[in-house]
Amino acid sequence: MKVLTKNTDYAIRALLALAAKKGSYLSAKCIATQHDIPYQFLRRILQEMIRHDLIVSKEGVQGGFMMERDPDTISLTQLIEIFQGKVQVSECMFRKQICSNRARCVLRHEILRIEQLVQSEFEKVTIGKLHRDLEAANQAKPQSANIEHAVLNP
Amino acid sequence: MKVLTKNTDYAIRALLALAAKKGSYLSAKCIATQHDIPYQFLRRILQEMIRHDLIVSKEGVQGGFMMERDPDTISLTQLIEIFQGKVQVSECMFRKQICSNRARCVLRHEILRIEQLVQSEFEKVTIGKLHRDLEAANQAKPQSANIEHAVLNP
DNA sequence: TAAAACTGATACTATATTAATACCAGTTAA
DNA sequence: TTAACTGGTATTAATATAGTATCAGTTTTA
Repeated sequence: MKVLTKNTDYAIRALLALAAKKGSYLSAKCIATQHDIPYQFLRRILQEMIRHDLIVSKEGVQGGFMMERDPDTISLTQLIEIFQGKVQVSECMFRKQICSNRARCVLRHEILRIEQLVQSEFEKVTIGKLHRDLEAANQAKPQSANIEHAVLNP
Repeated sequence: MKVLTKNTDYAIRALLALAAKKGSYLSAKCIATQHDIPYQFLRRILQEMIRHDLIVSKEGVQGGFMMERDPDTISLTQLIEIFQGKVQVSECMFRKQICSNRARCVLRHEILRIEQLVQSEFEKVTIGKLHRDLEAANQAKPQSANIEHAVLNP
């Protein structure tokens, strides 16, 4: 059971890259190269994020993508919803004709509870938080930090 | 993002049916018909559960499947793991060559935390619990309860 | 003792989702 | 005006999920 698919994964990486260079434009090519993400795949992901107003872009030479929003307003919940659809359990266990009142489905009830718990946890994990954690990790271990730093802030 | 796939879903339904008839054998055909599960698909699921010692079987006429274990010892965590694989987040965000020490991956760290939370919640949801909840629901609403009862205990 | 009702095991097909690629049109800076 | 970009979209490949089919063997029962 995979929690994050590739596109969500790549989206997070790209956003972290943009958060690290906040205020300036980073090209898709640059992000793809630095983070080892398939270029065309990344471009579609970036466009999807533009459609959802997570980032902005500038066309032409010296163009690229930029993060305008406060990174703390971008959560994993949002990203998962965009790239993997709303978290859903399964159809009602006891089929419509038997259990027409879905609320009574016992399993559904249990899972909805867990679902909400997960949602609220993912909600807390924002790009801003991840970015700060990453910075902190880099501070802590300087030598490999340099490598990470070089990659994230090329 | 689907939490439960069909086979996990069907497995749960089958186990609830077996829990309701604990101590006697129920044939795959019977379970399939009553719960609207594709017969051959269900058979594979039942066999998988035998391999994992969740249920036992008896061959031949009057044979079928039976639950020997305490239904409270069968959790959603187990079922999900059997049919959907271990819950895993994604590969390390920052690739092996960059972040050789996986523990330092910030996202991974966050997600592992959530992962454990989810695991422990799913762990609490056992077939025994679902079965009791179902019984209780049937008590509460007798008329549709009859239908459900008829299906679960044909 | 043979037929019917079962499971064991496995090979196969269909469908959906995920992942990745390719291409063309348009924009902008140097 | 050309090179470095994004916008948009069509296409293919790979993988996971869902469902079907078949044959062999076991057990009850008539």
